[in-house]
Amino acid sequence: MSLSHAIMTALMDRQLTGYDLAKQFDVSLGFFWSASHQQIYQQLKTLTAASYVAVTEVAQSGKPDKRLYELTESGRSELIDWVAGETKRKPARDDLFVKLYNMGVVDGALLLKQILERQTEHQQRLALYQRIRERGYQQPGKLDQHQQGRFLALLAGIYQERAALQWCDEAILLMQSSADN
Amino acid sequence: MSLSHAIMTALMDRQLTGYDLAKQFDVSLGFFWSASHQQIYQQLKTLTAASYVAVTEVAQSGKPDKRLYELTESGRSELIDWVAGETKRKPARDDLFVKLYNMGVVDGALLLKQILERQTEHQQRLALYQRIRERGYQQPGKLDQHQQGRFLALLAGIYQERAALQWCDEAILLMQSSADN
DNA sequence: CGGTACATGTAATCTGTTACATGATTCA
DNA sequence: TGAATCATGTAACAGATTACATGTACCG
Repeated sequence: MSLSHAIMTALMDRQLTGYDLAKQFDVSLGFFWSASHQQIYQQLKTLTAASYVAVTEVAQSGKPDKRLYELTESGRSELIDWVAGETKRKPARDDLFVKLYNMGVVDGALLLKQILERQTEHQQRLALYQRIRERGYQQPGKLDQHQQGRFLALLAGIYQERAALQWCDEAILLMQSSADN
Repeated sequence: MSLSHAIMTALMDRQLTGYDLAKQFDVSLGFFWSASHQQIYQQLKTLTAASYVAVTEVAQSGKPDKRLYELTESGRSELIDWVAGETKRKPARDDLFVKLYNMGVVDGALLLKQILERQTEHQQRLALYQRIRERGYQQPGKLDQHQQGRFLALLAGIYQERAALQWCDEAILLMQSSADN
């Protein structure tokens, strides 16, 4: 039940509609936990049934009516228990690494191409993270605790992307040098 | 259908039983894609039905009979198509980062404790990867293509763990310094 | 006598993805 | 007129986790 906790986390700050959540919950939380709108609407139903969230229907003119969700007291305490509980680390499960095991059977150029694509993605993502950092998170020592948490998540993203880019560089170098032979 | 491709990848090299696969497919592939024995047996059934793998029942004395799986020609070509196809990157989905967003609401010490536990896990994992590297993958330029792929996967693991450890250091520093105030 | 290794499964449930479905308003 | 934004859903299927279930042989 972890998407539900991500949703509840987003609802800690403010009330949101399913639509808002679907567009990445919150600009930054979405980087670490995304989900499709279908899944979010289903979870919201489950969470409502469990009374962890409450809905208010809001009629709008010119736009479709919407359902605003907010965290209940029991949702809040459930969330706090979850945060306090153990965190299991699960394997990353990246197709690309599985594909690498097939090098030698499959044309190396095919994999090189995919690594080059990956490299571009990581560069873009890193640039985005760094823009966010510059805008709101200089001087991490002066942030309040709530913002510090967000900063640390962002920092983890930055380190991950940097590591991925380093790896891409090395992989490309090695693959190109052996293709030359 | 990606666990099935991981299974097929392991079967590229040699025939295996479900039991073998369950204990990490192959010492190293398991680091990047693990699965429980239940899931593996189910997938093997599906793969057999699709004729991507073939079974041979092997009677054993003293041990339970076993079923040896091997990749068929059509499985092999399916796998090759998959490798050549696009690789989508999916969000990492790590609970810990979602939990960080609740800093300030939840006692910071709780999260610090979890980060310290993570740090130990990453240290152990990194040490393991480095042992593997020293044993079989010095001089990456001299490896054949097949082994180069494995080396690159391992290297990705090493970079990931290093990045995670760097992050842990920074996070611990920041959290301890603000707890002191 | 108890634990570990070997060996294979079913069933229930939960999570996630893909496809399908609708409908108004605003902007170019 | 057509695309984008706002807004919410159902249904089918695929993938993953947890619980339940069985049985031998070997080592200490």
